[in-house]
Parts: sequence; structure tokens; C-alpha cells
Amino acid sequence: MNALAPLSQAEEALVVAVASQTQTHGHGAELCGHGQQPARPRLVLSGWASRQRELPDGRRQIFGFILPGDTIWLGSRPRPLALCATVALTTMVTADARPLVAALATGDRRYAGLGAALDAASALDEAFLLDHLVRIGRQTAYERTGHLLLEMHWRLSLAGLARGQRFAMPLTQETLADALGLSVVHMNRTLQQLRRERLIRLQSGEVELLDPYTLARLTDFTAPHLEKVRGAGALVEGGGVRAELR
Amino acid sequence: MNALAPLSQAEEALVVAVASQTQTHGHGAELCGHGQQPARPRLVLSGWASRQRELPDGRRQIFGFILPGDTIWLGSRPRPLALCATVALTTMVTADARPLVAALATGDRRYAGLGAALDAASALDEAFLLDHLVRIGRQTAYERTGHLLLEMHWRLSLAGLARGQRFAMPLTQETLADALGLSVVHMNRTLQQLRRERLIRLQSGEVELLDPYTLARLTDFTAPHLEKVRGAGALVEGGGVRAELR
DNA sequence: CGCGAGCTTGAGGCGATTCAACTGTCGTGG
DNA sequence: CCACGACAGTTGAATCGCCTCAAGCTCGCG
Repeated sequence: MNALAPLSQAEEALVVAVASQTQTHGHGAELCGHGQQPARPRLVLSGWASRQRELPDGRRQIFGFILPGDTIWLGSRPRPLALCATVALTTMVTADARPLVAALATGDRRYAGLGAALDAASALDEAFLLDHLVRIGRQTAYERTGHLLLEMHWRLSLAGLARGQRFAMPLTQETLADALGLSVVHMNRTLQQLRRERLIRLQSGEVELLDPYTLARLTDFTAPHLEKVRGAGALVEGGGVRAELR
Repeated sequence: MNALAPLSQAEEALVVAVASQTQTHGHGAELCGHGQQPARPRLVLSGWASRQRELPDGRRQIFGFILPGDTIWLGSRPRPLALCATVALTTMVTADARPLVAALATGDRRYAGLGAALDAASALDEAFLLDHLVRIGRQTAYERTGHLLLEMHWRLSLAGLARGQRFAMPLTQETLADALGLSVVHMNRTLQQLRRERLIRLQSGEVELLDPYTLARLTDFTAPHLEKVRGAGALVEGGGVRAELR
């Protein structure tokens, strides 16, 4: 989170304090039903979730993934993306984030960094949504898949959860397919093609990008511009204090 | 706009005043380049625009359409959707909306309705983005097309720009195709199928929904819930004072 | 050991794309 | 007044990307 805006000591302390009050969600648990407000705002400490919608006949579209370090339902106002069905894809550990909301609500300027970080996160969410639309609307299965993997790597790197070009990716091919608008079978074949061309390694829930630059060129991937997302304010890259996420 | 939140007389007066200072944009004009801030916030009085992104090889994805009554770049903070390339699809007339921004910036409670309407509009924008993702990711060409037409009708009705089941739809099939992730040729054939099955009429820029209920069922369309979008505050449906848009 | 979930593979088919040509309707200018 | 080009829409034919159905595989786990 301090990669999105520099946090003061007071703010970091607050985050660490919040992280002591945890809750565990099993695989498949609904963190938020479609439409109604979720139980309470949460900070994700570990595990992956998806925001999604299902059609009456069973088709599913995943809007995006929630990764460790992300927040759920922490915006200043209700937003459709935050209100849609949110489902745990792995077992997850989350923390009750009400203290963060309370701190922000005071309007205390000591927590300005926190507010900036949340605004940046919300802007990033929206940017990912646009990328996702381009992927699904105008890219081939091959491009979509590579592009999504690069995005995941970028996000996890920002959160300090990637080791070089490798990262844990606990999603099934069915889940990836539902995110990318593909069938499971074609998802499988597409991943195999990426492996065959030595662009990725993928086994037992771990991805390695073997040639990220080529992959980025092939899939037209460019990393988000953090400066834009941060707005005019915070410009300093955050330090390394995120032990609470590991 | 007062369909999204009840506006006071002062607010309506402000909107009308703004609408006197107009500017005309030709077909194809860029209202906002990709990435950088647009010249200034604007209120659309007539004409359609699209928010879009283009890939280096020429493929184009349209994120959504901007209709008369919509605002451009009026949010409280920079948001990726508002920052992406915005192009006039017809000739447009827009008004300089800086007075509205100024009024909001005063924090004056007399302009609370205006703020609520803009928040609601922004939430609606995001909701449309999610619908768009489902369309493109998980619906057939036939479903996508019908669904989009229903959405357009709903939006135009809200703005008082539909006459019953009929409305002006000044988009080319190429534009529709780029929104729905289809080729022009297939867009054409899909529209013909909808006509053949007597679900729509479409000629010389005017659409008529011949059987909206069947169409909604076939395409899994449900109108947005205005109450949710409005937040807890404004609940009263707006009146009819929108002469400035006609 | 047997079961289930996820992954893999083949075969066949449909939906959507591409290429290419043709039509109709404008507005323009000779 | 008509020739002209530009543009949107339409149509046919061939092709391909992706889907569906179906079966077999692998692995972890009770």
C-alpha cells in the first residue's frame, strides 16, 4: 500500500494494528454478495478473490482479481465495482479495516497518505477494468493470456510478492477462462502455446515469465503510470515496510 | 441530470446559465486525448461521443458512449475512464462546465443536489462498464447487440430523449462493432437478424424496439437500480425541467 | 485403494473473421 | 444536369479461431 503513496509512521502503525485482527475465509466463500453492502471493509492479507457476475444460464464473467494487499469496500462512496459479487478463490486471510475507515473519517491530516493510497488503488482498479475490456474485446486468446499474466506480475511486484519474474498464481484454468472470456479447453491450449514458445513457465501454481519484454511487445502490455494514478500529490515511491503482507 | 438527483431552483438556474456558453465540435474531434487532462470540463448538450482506446495495429475498443446530458471530466478526482481518449462521433454541442465545478468547490450546501447527481452519474458510468464487460466476455453477438440497444434506450429515456420505444441512434455499424468487439460484417448480419425476428426496427439513424420485453429476456438485460446508484441520500425522482437538452 | 478436481487431448462444428465485390445515398463540382 | 468520389451498408465465399462434446490422464487426499 505504501507503494501507492508514502505512509507516515502513524499510518503504518495503524495498518499493522489492523492486521492483528484477522479472519479466515474458505475457498469459495462470498466476501460480498451482488448488490448489497458487504459485512464490513477488509484488508486482504493473503489469498486471492475475484469480482464477478453470473448469468442465469451459468456463464460467468470475472471482472478482476483481488490480491494480497488490496482492500475491499474501502472507498469513500459506494461504487458498482465494489458492490459486485466477491468470491474467495483460495483460502484467504483478511483484516477488519474499520479502524482505517474511522481514521480517514476524522479528516485528520496525519492520515492523508492513507487516503491518497486508497484513491490511487481505486484509480488503478478502474484502469485494470479498462485494460480488461480491451483484452476481451479486441485481443486474441493468446494476447489476452499473456497480457493478464504481465498485469498480475506487475501488481504482485508492487506488493512485494514476486521474486524476480516468478510469482505464485493459485488460479485454476477455469477461473482464468472465466476472466478472459474463453472456454476452459481453449484456455488450456493457449497456455500450452505460451509454454511451447518459451514465454512462460507454469507449474504447480507458480508462474515464471521467461521473456517478459517479448511478451509485453506481443501482447501490447504497458505498465500503468503510477504518477497519473497518484494524482498531483504524492510523488515519492514508498519504502519497503510491508512485512505484514508476507 | 435531475433524473439522477433532485435539483434545486438555484442548481437548475446554474445549469441553464452554463448552457448558454456553448462550443461546437465536428465529427471526429478529440474532446480529450488519451492520458492527459482535457481542456476543461464540459456538459454535453447534443451529439454523441465515445471513450475508446486504440491498439498500435489499428484495432479499436470503445469503452462506452457519451450521450446528451452527460458530463465530461466533471469528477472530483482524476479517473482513468474520464482520462481516456474521447472522440466526437457526430457533431456535438457542449457547454463549458467550469461554473458547475466552481459551485461544487465552494462546498456550499445549496449545490448538494448537483454533487449527488454527478456522483450518481459516475456510479452509472462504472455500472455500464461492468455490463459492457459481461456483454463482450460472455454474450453472443446477438445478445450483445440487443443488450446495448436496450441500454441506450434506457439512458436516453432517462434524459428525456426517447419517444416511447424509439430513439435517435447516430452511430455507424463500424462504431457499434468496435464497441461490441465484433467485425463490421458480423455487426451487419447480427442487426439483420434482429430485424428479421421483428425485435427492432433500424433505419436512417432511428431505432425502434419492437418488443423490448422479449429482447430484455433474450439478452438478460435489467435496468440499473437508480436507488443504489444514488446512495442513501436523494430518493425523489426528478421532474421534467430539461428543456436545455432538447 | 477409489474418488474427485483439475488438466490434457482429439474430433467435429459453429460463430465470427477476412477478403472482396456490389449497392445505395449522399454532397461536390464540372 | 450528370459524373464523380466518399462513405455506409449489404452480400457471398472461404477460412479460422474458438467452442462443444467426450474421453483419458494425473495428482492429492480420505
